[in-house]
Amino acid sequence: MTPDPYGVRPDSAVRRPASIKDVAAAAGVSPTTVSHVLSGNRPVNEQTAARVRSVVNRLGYVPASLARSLQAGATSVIGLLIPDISNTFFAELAKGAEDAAHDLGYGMILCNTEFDADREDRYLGMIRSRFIDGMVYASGSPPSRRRLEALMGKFPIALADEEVEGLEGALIATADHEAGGRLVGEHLRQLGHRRALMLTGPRALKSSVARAQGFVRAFRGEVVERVGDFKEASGHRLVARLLEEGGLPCTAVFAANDLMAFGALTALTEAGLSVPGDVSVVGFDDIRAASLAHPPLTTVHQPAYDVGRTATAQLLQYVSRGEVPPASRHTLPVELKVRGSTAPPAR
Amino acid sequence: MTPDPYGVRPDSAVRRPASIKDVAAAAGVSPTTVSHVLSGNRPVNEQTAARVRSVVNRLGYVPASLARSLQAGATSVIGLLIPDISNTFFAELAKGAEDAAHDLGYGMILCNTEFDADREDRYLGMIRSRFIDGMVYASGSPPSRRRLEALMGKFPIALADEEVEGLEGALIATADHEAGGRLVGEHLRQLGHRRALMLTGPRALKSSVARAQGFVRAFRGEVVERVGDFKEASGHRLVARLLEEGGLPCTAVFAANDLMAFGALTALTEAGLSVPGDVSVVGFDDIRAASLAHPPLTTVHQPAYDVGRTATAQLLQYVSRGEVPPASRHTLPVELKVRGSTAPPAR
DNA sequence: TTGTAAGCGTTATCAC
DNA sequence: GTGATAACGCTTACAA
Repeated sequence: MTPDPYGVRPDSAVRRPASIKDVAAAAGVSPTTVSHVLSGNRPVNEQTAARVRSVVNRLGYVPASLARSLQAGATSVIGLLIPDISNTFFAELAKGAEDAAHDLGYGMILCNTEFDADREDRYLGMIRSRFIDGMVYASGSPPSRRRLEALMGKFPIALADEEVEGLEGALIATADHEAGGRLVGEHLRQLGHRRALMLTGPRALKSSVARAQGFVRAFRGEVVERVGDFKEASGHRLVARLLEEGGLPCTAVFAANDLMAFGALTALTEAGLSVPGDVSVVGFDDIRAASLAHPPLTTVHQPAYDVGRTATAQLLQYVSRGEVPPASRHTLPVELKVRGSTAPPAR
Repeated sequence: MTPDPYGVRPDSAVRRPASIKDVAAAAGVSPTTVSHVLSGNRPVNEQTAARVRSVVNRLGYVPASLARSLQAGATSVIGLLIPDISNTFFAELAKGAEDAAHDLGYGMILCNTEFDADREDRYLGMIRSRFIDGMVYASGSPPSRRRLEALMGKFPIALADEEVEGLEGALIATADHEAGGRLVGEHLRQLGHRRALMLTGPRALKSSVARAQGFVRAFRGEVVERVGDFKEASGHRLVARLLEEGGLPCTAVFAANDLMAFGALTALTEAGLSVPGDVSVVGFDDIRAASLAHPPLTTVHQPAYDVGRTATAQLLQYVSRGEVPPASRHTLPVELKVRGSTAPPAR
């Protein structure tokens, strides 16, 4: 077999995938023309174009997006940084983000941090090394402000779900946590409750504080607060402890998320109390299990999908023009889902 | 201000991020040396190295990973193709995949298809355009064999969770669906059940068929089969129809996934039947809601995380060496979780 | 110990 | 309507 001076063989015996040069050589045109046939960026003689296309098919040529990106100075890929994709809230958020990215022809790298700072650092590094064009940041915990500070304003970042203290000048999409708390307060008040136990999330989270504030404001009754950590176990522990210490000081429990509400529910049931007969319970988030539980949980529906979608769409609006997004806030409405876990207080 | 012949300014007024040339010029060395200082690929004089490092810091230089990838011929990014990230099964699988990718320094693009063929095509295109080094494929529905065929064997792909008919020569990690069905069959038989209703998934899915086969084989009683689609509504519909048509022909229901089991549960409750008093119900998957439901659902725990992790780790083992993975099967063990929805049949 | 130059595979600019 | 050539920003022979 004679050597192949151009490194091009027509059959599939070639290991290296065909490049634009291979196509050009085989079609007897320049790489420039091949490029334009494929991109339509300038008119090409129909005969030439047809010939090029046929070679493209024969060689199975697909442009290397890497080279394209290098030339373009952008990758059409963004990152989504979240703490835990197996948490349904973040999964919904991710779905919204992915949809928005897909709509604009962007890919999305899943940056699951497991609350690990090193891991978060590594992923944020992708933006510095310009492998991604931007980042949707939903850390879900009091975020590492220092790390973000270095990036925001210089790189395209959008905050989703959770604000970052001290980073007011940001693009952010979040649910209306305060209104959610208020809806619960009004609901319980209307049912006739006057004394409630509020299980909050970590104090460092603005969303957590907002939920509690909205609730206290609208409930206008006596509220005992206990600080949890958004995990089922903490809801269980806090309620169980109060029961041991001489009974619940209230007729209703508002947990700042569904997981803690489930923990509370279990603790109450274990103590022989019935829900909502003896105590009403309300959650926040409306995760899938909420409607499936027994009794079905009254809770605040968070538009997780929309939060992800909005943050991403906003981010891309600027990224696609090569701009760093300005400060801008999008507060999304929440909805109270009244189910079986709330009722008027026992007399 | 005098013009800057190298296009380099020490302050942050420069728009364009610093390149390796900028660093080299500012440090008075060649780009080669800068490269080697950073990569450690060849010894560099300590003084020179220190000078380079200081310039790197001052300019905030971060190597463009794009250029690096182009040169290396690989991106250190893979794709994970799934139908629906908001489904907890795939979210868990994604978590496992992400963990495995992260461990080996790979990034992962989330390819959420929503069962949409065009979307799947677009994402598979990333592998042809070599933007990703490989793909973990978990389509969750009878996959588009023709599309995959064109890729498998030529590109690095691993199948997760679901086999693809006709593509036996693949790298695949899957749960032991057949054993899961068997465990349920044995469990119900031991409880004393002799007549069961089996709600299967789509016939085209091998996993679905395997679950049913395992069950029928181990149950050794009378089994009525109805075909569903893995959605809650179909479980509800199938059971409700049988109830209307004159009652259930059985004392136990085995649904091929938890969602359908919940649908069945609801239909039974609506008809005034108690679970497990009148009818036992078993699911498959062990999604989060399973243990939270009332009654807690007896179900088969699928190692979704491990499926994702295993498939990805296997894929990367070959990808990282630039090889296309060989045919190889990894069957992961499942576990029966006996909860409150099963009991001996009423006499 | 260091530098020069040739790639990697595109697209943009400019010229014909 | 088409083509040379120079970028994009890096790594790596090959040379000194």
